[in-house]
This record gives sequence, C-alpha cells and structure tokens, in this order.
Amino acid sequence: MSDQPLAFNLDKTYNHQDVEERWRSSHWEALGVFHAESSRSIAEGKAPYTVLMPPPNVTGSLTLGHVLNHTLQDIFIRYSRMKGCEALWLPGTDHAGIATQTVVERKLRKEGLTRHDLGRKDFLEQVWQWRDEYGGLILRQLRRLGISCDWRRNLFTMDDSASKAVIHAFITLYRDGLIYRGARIINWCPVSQTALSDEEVVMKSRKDKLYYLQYALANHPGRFITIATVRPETILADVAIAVNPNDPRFSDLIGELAVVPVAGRHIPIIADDYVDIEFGTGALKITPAHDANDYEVAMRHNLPILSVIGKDGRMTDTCGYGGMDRFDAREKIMQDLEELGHVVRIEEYEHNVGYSERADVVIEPYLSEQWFVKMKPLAERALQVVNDGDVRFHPPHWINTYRHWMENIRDWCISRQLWWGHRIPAWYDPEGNVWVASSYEEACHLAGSDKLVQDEDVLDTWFSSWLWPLTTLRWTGTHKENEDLETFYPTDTLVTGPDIIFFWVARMIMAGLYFRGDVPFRNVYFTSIIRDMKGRKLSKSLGNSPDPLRVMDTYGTDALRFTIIYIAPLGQDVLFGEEKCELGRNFATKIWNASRFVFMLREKHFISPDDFEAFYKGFSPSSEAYTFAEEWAVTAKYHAMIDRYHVSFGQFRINDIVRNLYDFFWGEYCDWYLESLKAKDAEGMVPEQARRAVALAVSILEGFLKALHPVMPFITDEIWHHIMRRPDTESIALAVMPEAEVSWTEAELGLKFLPRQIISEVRSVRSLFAVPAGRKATLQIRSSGPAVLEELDANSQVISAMTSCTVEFLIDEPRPAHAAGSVVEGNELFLQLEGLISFEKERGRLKKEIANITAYADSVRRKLSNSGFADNAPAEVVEKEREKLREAEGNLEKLCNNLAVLEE
RNA sequence: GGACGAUUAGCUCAGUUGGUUAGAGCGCUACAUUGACACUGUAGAGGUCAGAAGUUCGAAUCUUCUAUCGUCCA
Repeated sequence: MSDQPLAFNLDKTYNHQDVEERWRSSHWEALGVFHAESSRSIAEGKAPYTVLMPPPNVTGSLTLGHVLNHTLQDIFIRYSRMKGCEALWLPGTDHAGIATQTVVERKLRKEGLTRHDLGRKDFLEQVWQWRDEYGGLILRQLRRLGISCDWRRNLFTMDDSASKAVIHAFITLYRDGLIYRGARIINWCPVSQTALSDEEVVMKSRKDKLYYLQYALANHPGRFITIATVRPETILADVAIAVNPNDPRFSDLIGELAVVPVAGRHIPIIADDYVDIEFGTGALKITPAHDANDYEVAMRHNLPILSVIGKDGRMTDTCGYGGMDRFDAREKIMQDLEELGHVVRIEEYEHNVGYSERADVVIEPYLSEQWFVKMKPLAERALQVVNDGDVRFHPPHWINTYRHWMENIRDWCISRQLWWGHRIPAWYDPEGNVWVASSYEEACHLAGSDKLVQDEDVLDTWFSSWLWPLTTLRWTGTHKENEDLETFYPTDTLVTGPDIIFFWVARMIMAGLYFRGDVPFRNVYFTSIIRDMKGRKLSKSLGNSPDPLRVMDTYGTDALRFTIIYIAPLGQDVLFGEEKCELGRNFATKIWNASRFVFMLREKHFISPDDFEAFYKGFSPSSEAYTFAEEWAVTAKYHAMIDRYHVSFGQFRINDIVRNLYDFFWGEYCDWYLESLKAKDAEGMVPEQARRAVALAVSILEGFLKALHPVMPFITDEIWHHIMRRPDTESIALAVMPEAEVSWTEAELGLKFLPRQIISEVRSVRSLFAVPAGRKATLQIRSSGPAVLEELDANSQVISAMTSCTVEFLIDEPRPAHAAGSVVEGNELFLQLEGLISFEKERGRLKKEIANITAYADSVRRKLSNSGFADNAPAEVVEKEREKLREAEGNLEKLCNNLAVLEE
C-alpha cells in the first residue's frame, strides 16, 4: 500500500472514449450501484425516490429527445441517490402496437406475404422474434448514455405480469361500468386498418375546395337546394339535407324531399340547430356514416345510415365508383356532377383535417363497433389532484392544457383492429352476448356455454402504458400488495414530453387513482422540444436530426449530456446544433486539466499517496489556517454554489444547476483560486501552508465533482478515483452529496475579494496602455486604511504574479508623477510606467472615467433626492444607494486629483 | 376562433419575490505560447431589453393593447 511512488495523476490528455469505456454502465451495473431495494428502504429508513422511465417505443432508436429526457431523469435519480435516498429508476419498453405490427408486416411483404397468410398465431411468433432480435436496440443505446436505472427491473408491456394487470384493469373497469362496447363513429386509419383514439389523430391544415352543389327538389320540378361540401364523394351516402330552423331562407323547404345527384335517392330536408347559418349556403348534407356530427344529427332524426367508403379507404357503392380510392372518387364524381349540371361553384377552402399520427394519411370517420372507456368519472378526480397540487407540473402552465382536456373529455376508444397487443378479454356466445372474463374458462363458466368466440381485437397500447406506474412495480391487479409497491409508489418525478400529456400523463393519473387510490407521481417535469438551429422540428425526413451516438463518439457522452442540459431551459424549446457540444467537451477538458494541475501540486508537496491520504482524511477547510484571500473567496463561492445547487433542484431548474456548476468551476475555481495558488506556490509557501492549500484545492474539487456527477457521470467518477486511491468497486455515484455551510454562505468577506478587484483593474489599465505582457511594471497602492493595507500586504505575491507587477505600498509618499491612476474600493492604484504611457492618453482616459462616474453619481443623487424614493423604498435599499453614492464620490475625488497632477 | 408560450448583444440564450451602470456561451478585435489547459489565458468592442400606453419613488421584470413567431385545442 505505502509504496506507490509513481505519479498518481491523470493522463496528459483527456480521452473521453477511454474514460467512458472504463466506467460505462456495465461496470456500474455489475457493481449494483443502480440497484434499489425496498427492504433496504424499510430496514435503514432510507426515503424512497422513484423515477419512471417513459417506455421508449420498442421499434425506436435513440434520438436527441431521448438524450435530453433520459439525462434529466438520470440527474434526478443520481442526485437523490447521493442525497441518501433509496433511488429507484424503473426502465422498460412498450410494445407499440401499430408501429411494431407495421414493421413486421413490411418485412413479410418483402417475402410476398401478409399477416393473413401466416395466421394470427404464427404472425405473433414473428413479432416476438423481431422484438427479441431488434427490440433491445433502444435500451442498448440508452446504456451508452450512462443512465442509472435498475435494469434488473426492466419491463416490457407484453410481459406476463404486465399483461395480467392489463386484463385485470379491463375487467375491473367493465364490471364497474366504465368500459362499454358500442357502435360509434370513430377515427379509422385506412392504412393501418384500425380504429384510433382522438389523441392519435393530428389535425393538419389542408388546402381543399368547397364545392357548392345543387340538389333537385323531388316535388317541385325546376327548383333546387344548394349545399356546400368538401367531400362530394360522400353524397352517395347522404340521407338528408339539414338547415337551421331559424334560417328564413329555407323555412318553406323543411319537410320537402331532395334528390341525391347521381344516386337519385329521395332524402328529406330537415331542421336542426347544429347547422351553422353562416357556413356555405346554410344547407348541409347529412352523411351519418362518414361524419361524427352528421351521425348525431341522424340519431336525433331517426335517419338511416348508408356507408359508401370501406375499411381500405376505397368506395364500396354501386354507382360506378366501387373500388376507387376516396380521393380519386372525389375527382371523378365532380366530373360527373359537372356534366349533370349540379355544380354551382367551387371555392378554395383551407381547413383542418385529421391525419393518422402513425401512418400520416387522412383519417376516415368510420362507423363501427368498438370498446370505449367512459372518461368523465375518471377525469374528475384526475383533475382535482392536479388542481390541489398533489401532482405538480413543471413548468406549471401545463395545468391549463391539462385542465382543458379534462373538462372537455370524450370517451376513449381502446379497441384496435390489430393482432399485436393485449387481446380484449371478451367472449361472445352464439346469441351474441358478451362475456368479459380473465380467461376462456372463466368466460365459459359465466356464460354457461363452451361455444364462445373471443373478440378479435386488441387494446390500445396506451391502455397498458397508463398502468406503467403500477406494472413496473409488479402490480398485477390480482396480487395487489407487494413490498416494492408499498415502498416506491407513488413515484416521485416523471420526466416526459408535453406531447404525451393526454396520451399518457393524464391517463396514468386516472389509472393510479382508480386502481391504487393514490396519484402515480408527485411531480411531472415537462421537457423541452428539440429543434434544429433553424427552429425546425427534428425529423428523419428533413435529415436534420443528428445521430446522438455519433455525437457521443465525437464529443463524448458527458459533453453531450452537459451541453443538452445547459441549453435546455425549463419549458422552452431548444435549438440544437451538433457544434454546441463543443461547450461540454471544452468543459470536460477544462475539468481534466485543472484536476491534473491540482494533482501535480499534490505530488510536489506530499511525499506519497499515503502521505496525502492521511493528511487529506484529517483535513477540514478552516479559515484560521488560510493564508491568502482567494482561499476565503473560493470557499465562500463554493458554498454559495452548493447552496444554489440544492435550491435549483428543489425548483426543478436543472438548467440553472449546470450553469451554476460551470460558472463556479471555470470562473472561480480555475480563474481565481488555481491561478492564485499557482502564484503563491511559485513564491514558496512553508510546507504546512502548501499542504493545506493543496488539500483545500482537492477538497473543493471533490465537492464540485460530486455535485457535477449527476450531469457528467463518467469523467467525475474517473477523477474521483484519482483523489485518493479508491478501488474500482467504489463509485462517486454512491458518495454523499455535499451540503452548503451556512457560516460560509452568509460570511462577510468584502475584503477577501479586494485583491482580485485590484488585479482586474491593473490588468485592464495595462491592456489599455498596451503594456507588453512581458514587461514587469511597478504597481503602487495607497490603501484606504490600515486593515486594508494589512490584507493587501498578505496578498501582495498573488497580486504581483497575476498582474506582472512589482507591488509597493505608499504610506505617506505622494503619488508618483509618471503613472496611470485608478481607484478600487477607495484604494488608489498607480501604475508606474515611465516612457510607456502617454500623458495625453491618460488624461483622456481619466476624463472619460470622470465623466462616467459623474453621470452615475448624478443619477444616484437624483434618486436619493426624490422624496418618493426615500419615503417608500425599504431602508436597506436606500442605504445601498447612499453607499453607492459615497463610493462614487470618493472615487471621483481621487480621479480628479490624478487629473490635476497630470495637468500641472 | 380559444388557450398557452416566446420576442434581451451578429447568433443561441440567462436574468428566481419589481431596487445593476442588463449578463453568459459562440462569433468578432487586440495581445499572450519556457510546466494544467489554444478544446487556453488576458483585455476589449457590441444592447433605446419587439412596439405603445399604464401602475410605481423605481419596470427587462407587473397590467393592458398591438405586432411577429411557435405549440396545443376547436
């Protein structure tokens, strides 16, 4: 142990590939670093902290959206783990019914087969095979991110336990009267050939035409009624023409019959409030099979229902359009109507049309028997818990969207005409009665018959996803309680995109309340949407979505993680360009090099790693032992940083956290502390001082690394293992998160920041007069008082080294004649630069400075002399203004003196 | 049409309860390369905080209106 004389330092250059390879997930996973146990929470009283991974689509591959989302989750979970929580992150994937079935069907098509050729059983076997082969891709890619989930608990929504839960949920809701089957107009996707829920339909603006068509009146030859429609192909299914009862233009026509063009059928003209008088001609054709609103009208008026478009989006009628695509039929029928003289006029018309989210084709409203969940009763409680703050949204403005949806909720169509998914646990007897049960046997028992046929359809994938908070904790419905569920439910923070607030977030809240009687999570963090540098959404077709894996190869995983968090503020879209990762890469390099420098000093002042370890273990930063101002300054800034760090976590301001870490490390620790330490070291410290200064540098580095670890897990673990010799079986991921010390965050350290202010001022003056960097100048300081003098004297080596000046103190001497003069906090600085400065230039500079400060002092004076200000502003604010004025006036006087000297 | 969000330096964005002479990164300019770091350091230029009105002693910050952009819902 004791003989490790070798340099215990980092490699000369930082190589992210090496570092990430060393600490990558498999290493951490093998150590069980990410494992969480309810038993441990119970036995040790550790507070549980749970994050649910939004199950990525099993057909998917890693996108930048995933990177952002999962990095955020990892930050929450690693932070909580280091804060001493029993931190559980539950991973998994969902079976993505439509997407997966589509992928496998596409594969079959290449072999000239359809799923019907294979039959249900063989097809499902193919899907499972596909999943086993390719379905793990996204999870493997996620591992590259170094995310710390408890992979042992990985769940797939088609797993047995999850499937049991789905069936249980269906049966329970059915028996409670919240699931029903019925004929409704639903959203039909002609490509995927399945029903969709309202949420799976995206409205898109589309330029179409509005056709004005005239229908002859059956009993009044030569008279017509003109309607307006965007879908002339559906006139073959018209069953009525509706007008508003308050529309005088048509009052005499109500009850008359009109003749459907082409089809020749007679249909009634009816009155219904639904008709908008302003739209078109005020007369509306009613086509109940192909429009949800028309369906409602038809129900009210006992009208028949005719259908002319089939499941494949092709015409089914017999008027000569059979087999034609609905859009081709539109063209054709318009030609025919034109010839028959029914077309009055055609207008350009822009409107919103529903598209299938997955297949990107126009949805067909389609009348069919489907299963629905009655949403109103579920929505009421789900809205209440959000209103009451039992579930909190970050940022909170999403509550509005959520509330609006909940208050206007419609029943959820959950049946899908697919094979891949959870088959609906409903059976039909020969009489057509339905029996809902957990198995065929149970259904037979209920039905008293063994001639039952199971419903062909499967459930919407979201019907399993909404149980995710329960199923990931192995709830099956039948075995209601288990230790994990008791310990980790409700979960704590859900990180997800606002685009699935209805699909998933809202429904999970419903399911959690309904099946478990408690909210599924306490906080929901809505992520930013990532766009390209031009503000366009990332998409494969645009070719503007960078491959995260390649970005990780190029810049490093830590760099990507850091960058994406740095640029993604809460609730705002993010414009991402790959080159932005330079920020994270540069930061990682900076951390590496700074650590290397600290370790070099460690080698210089300690004879061996053991020597250092012994000293470091007994070391605690103490101001009594500090010998130069930057030791105070860096300690105070460090605690302020840690304090803000924890506050930001509490506020879910993750983007503040990384900025805070970045600014502290680069701007304080490196630029000031390490630079001053370098200067001190060059001048020579007594060994004890040097050892303390190095130990302070290491301890602040270590605290910083711990705080940074949730964001940049790889590089922090690597460097942490160089702070002391630590076996590879340890990880910074299990270290204790540092806390801020109040004595430091509230310490009055005014004087301790004076040296750096002076350094900055002198550098600025040097630069202004273009003094060559190598030229050693003389800096004379006339301090504002004895205590200040003492403080500056103690730091003169640092000031000297960091300004390349010889430092002298003026006590009673007059100011030097050939010098540039400045004032910092009442201390006068004279930079003696005989032959280097031009008096002309210095006079000009002083005049400008005097003018500046005069204007500033005037504005402060105006403020103070304003009676309203003195009367209304808080005393401390007024005092602050007085202080500003005093300081400005002091500086002004000194600068004026300087000018006077130069003008003699 | 409704709801929500945005508009701050050339670009991308911070700016927490109103109390600064409005900040950062990138880019730009000048200087610097004998031991942490050029993926660097030092200094600097650059902004009537979208526009208008209002509240206030005081507004980038609060209110109203307008304009432009974005998202969601009809």
